[in-house]
Amino acid sequence: MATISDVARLAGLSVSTVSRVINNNPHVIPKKRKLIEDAMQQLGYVPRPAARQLRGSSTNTMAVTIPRIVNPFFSYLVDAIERTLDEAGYTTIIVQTFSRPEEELTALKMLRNQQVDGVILCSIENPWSVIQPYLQYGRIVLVNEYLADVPVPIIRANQYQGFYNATEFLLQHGYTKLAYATGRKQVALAENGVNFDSDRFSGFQSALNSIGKVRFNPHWLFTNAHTATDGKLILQKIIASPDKPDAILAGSDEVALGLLEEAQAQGVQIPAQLAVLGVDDQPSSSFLKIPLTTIRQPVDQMGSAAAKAMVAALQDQAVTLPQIFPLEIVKRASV
Amino acid sequence: MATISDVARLAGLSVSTVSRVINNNPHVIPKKRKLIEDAMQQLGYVPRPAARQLRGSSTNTMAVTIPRIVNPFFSYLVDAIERTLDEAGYTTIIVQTFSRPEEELTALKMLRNQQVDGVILCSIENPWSVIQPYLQYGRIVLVNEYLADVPVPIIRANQYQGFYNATEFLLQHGYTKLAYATGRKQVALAENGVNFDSDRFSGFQSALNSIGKVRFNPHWLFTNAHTATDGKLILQKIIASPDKPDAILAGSDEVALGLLEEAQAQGVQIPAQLAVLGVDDQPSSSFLKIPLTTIRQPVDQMGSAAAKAMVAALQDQAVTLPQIFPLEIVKRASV
DNA sequence: ATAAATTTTGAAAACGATATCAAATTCTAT
DNA sequence: ATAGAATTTGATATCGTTTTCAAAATTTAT
Repeated sequence: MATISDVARLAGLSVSTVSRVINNNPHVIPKKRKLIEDAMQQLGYVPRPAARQLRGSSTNTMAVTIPRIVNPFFSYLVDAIERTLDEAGYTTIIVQTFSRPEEELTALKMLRNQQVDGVILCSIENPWSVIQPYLQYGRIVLVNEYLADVPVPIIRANQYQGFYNATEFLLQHGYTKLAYATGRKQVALAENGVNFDSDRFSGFQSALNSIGKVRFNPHWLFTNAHTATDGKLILQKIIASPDKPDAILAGSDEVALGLLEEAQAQGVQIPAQLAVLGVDDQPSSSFLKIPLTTIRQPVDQMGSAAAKAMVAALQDQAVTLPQIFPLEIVKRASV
Repeated sequence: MATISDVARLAGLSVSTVSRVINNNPHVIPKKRKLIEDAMQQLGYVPRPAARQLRGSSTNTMAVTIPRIVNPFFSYLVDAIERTLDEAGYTTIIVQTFSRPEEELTALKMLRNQQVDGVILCSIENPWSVIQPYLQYGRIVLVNEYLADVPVPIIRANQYQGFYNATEFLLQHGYTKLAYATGRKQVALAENGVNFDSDRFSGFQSALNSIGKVRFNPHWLFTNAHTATDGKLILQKIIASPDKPDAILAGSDEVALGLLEEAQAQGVQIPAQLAVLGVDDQPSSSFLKIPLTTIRQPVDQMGSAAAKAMVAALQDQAVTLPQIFPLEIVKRASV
């Protein structure tokens, strides 16, 4: 492996000058610059990131945390983020947290260790009090989820309004016994402000109270629902219960798919016996046996906005204003 | 940030001894080891990867290259790889290549720069002659795709046999005018042995010749097909052409989905007018309006086997034997 | 008790880059 | 032509580890 000294020797100049060329410092005379560039070319020289990092310069690398890459919502989000960062000259590292706080810390530690210039959190697994201290080491941007009153750029969809509208939509269609599924372990208020899922959940509840004048039946809350298999299990539970809901907000198209499949297997009529509302609008959702009514999230826009906010944050000191995108109901046959 | 010297000072010992504790070298007396561990604890000390890398020790990090993370086949493959590597104590870096050779080189350069201990290639974008030199810097494992006669572990599915069987399956069902779609830019022999897509393609052609005694019509070859939108376009081309195929091997469930959707929009009967065969068996494929007949790939097994082969390669010198998994036809309604 | 062998420890030299600061060179003005 | 200013260059310290290699401490053998 060629090092900076090899280049310096071949070019007949000092490492300082070579370093200047690498970092395009203007104080190098064109003739010598050319000499050095040729030498770098000839040796196939590439600066070693470890050495630069150790010396404390920027890494041009960003970490992005997501719960699971196999969730299409997150794979599309990451894809949008990565494409935008790529244009700005940054490399992206994807960190799957599997919803574990420790794994989120792994990403944050990369910030502290100067392995990355910033981290984009697409889900939040730790209380803000543990995330906050890492702000001194670099930039943090929140996408998709959010916390109130934290001094970082936040890009998100209006989950409250979206779920309020979706609930209103269900109520208007005559459903009153609404079930609710979520990937969360529990639905509760976060330590420092309102978080993602309770945002969805409060939009849901608020519409239920103010429009439907109905109280939510806690037996119809299903947590920890991620996959189609989880959806199937939920449907089985619904069938087995004495007091059955007549509609369900499924939390994702994946879970909705399982619900739909199991409903067919069990002879449950959709939407007559149970209306199903997904979230995400995956490519296949329009072409299912029962085309899925779902809430579309503006994932490309959010991803790209998040990446841009990060790049902006890295360049100047100003914190980008919070950006909030609307959710849209895509009406099909499952409601 | 606490450094190794801070720990040494607090423990009243030298950095050498601290380093020995970090790397659990046996030559440290238990009492002092305890002293140092306490100091590390108290300062929240974590060694800086950049410094260790610079010094040339192993990184416990692996790069995995894939064309696009939004392709479910690859997101599941990466997921399986990452889970297995995680158990073995390795961190995974995902590199999207977008099928660009330069991006694949980015991953290979991480090997040379000692940013990673190995790279797992899930697709091959460069000729072996350019990949080969990087073998001197670390381990390389090939998954999903393969090259003949290269000295690295290869984990793959039997694409030739799978596509031979699938073609036989179509022929047995009475289809003779078979079209073929692929994500590749072209279908051709690779520089150094047979590659992935021509493997699929030769299985296809070989069955066509030996069983069907039919010649493939090159007008029915569709390249560069990745998304559902691409599938829709292909169906439109098929409709517009004078000599229409009666079946198509779609290359992926995503493309098949587009084919199916557009067929419905255009009033083309599936499978009566056109049989559609997907690849991947995505979760939603069984529940489409027209349940998709597809070729299932053992993605979890392959991912996990690849990760294990990499870990083994890193530990001893022996190259894992090539592993080849069978493809399975999942019969549903689109054929 | 002493010498030899063994174990445990520490000082200092890497690793490959960047940044400071002073020296050398070139340019400008008289 | 010469002093002074401005520009370009290079020597060297530094970042935080690991790894020699030799010194110090301990154990074992005589």
